[in-house]
Amino acid sequence: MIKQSIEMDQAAAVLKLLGDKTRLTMMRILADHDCCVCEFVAIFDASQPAISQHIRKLKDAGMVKESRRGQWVFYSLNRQYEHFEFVQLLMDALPSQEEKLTELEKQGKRISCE
Amino acid sequence: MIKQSIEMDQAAAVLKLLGDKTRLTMMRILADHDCCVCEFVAIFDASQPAISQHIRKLKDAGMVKESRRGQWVFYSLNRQYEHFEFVQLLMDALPSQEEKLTELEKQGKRISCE
DNA sequence: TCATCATATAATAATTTGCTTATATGTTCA
DNA sequence: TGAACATATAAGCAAATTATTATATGATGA
Repeated sequence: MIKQSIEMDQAAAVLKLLGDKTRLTMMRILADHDCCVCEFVAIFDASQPAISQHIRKLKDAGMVKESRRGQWVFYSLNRQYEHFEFVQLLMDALPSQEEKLTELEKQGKRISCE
Repeated sequence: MIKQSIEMDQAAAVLKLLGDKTRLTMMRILADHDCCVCEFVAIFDASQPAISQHIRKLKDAGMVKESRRGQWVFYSLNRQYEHFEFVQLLMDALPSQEEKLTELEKQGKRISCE
């Protein structure tokens, strides 16, 4: 298994971006499902602009991709991201955030985006 | 292999600390060798207080241990650190910083601490 | 086309970070 | 003991970060 190497400054930049609970959790959720902005807003109980700005940082770095579906904008992991392998390694070390989504569903908020 | 789980907020805190090139490189170096402050100062070409402050953050978090040897203070990874396994995983994904030390040696600066 | 919903962006304010300079602490050795 | 060396700490400042509020953009559907 050849591990693609990452330079220290790039690794530090990745970790800096992920060194925020909201962004880290977003990435962990996206590792399992695409998600739209309004779901993140509900999950994190944060303001819509705050969420939007977190997502933008992830997008600017190339970690996530966006796709509009009608009114909604969905985000997903960008598996072509230069350091995807490194990110993946991290995600694998973190607990699934499945309950966050099931809880949303219980509250009937999941369907707001489907 | 039972992977010890880490909570998201704790993981984010770890990544935040390591999301700095200087601190991340320090940790990667320490993964291979104990190191003293003056060596870090030479390696990073940074001021002594700046280095000292970075180390303190790592120490406050419990990631590194210090041990005084005469005039010098050496630092090493704290393998009892609660999230050592997580840190180790990261370090394994990063390139060795061996050349930083061999370069020091070439400059005759390594011995300043022995 | 207009009202509504979902999202992005801009401006600003509060907080945090990381450096610098100055100084304190602790050790060694003449 | 005092000078020199290694390191830590404190204070102050500039830059970066993150949230808030207000507003713009873009899509939908009556």
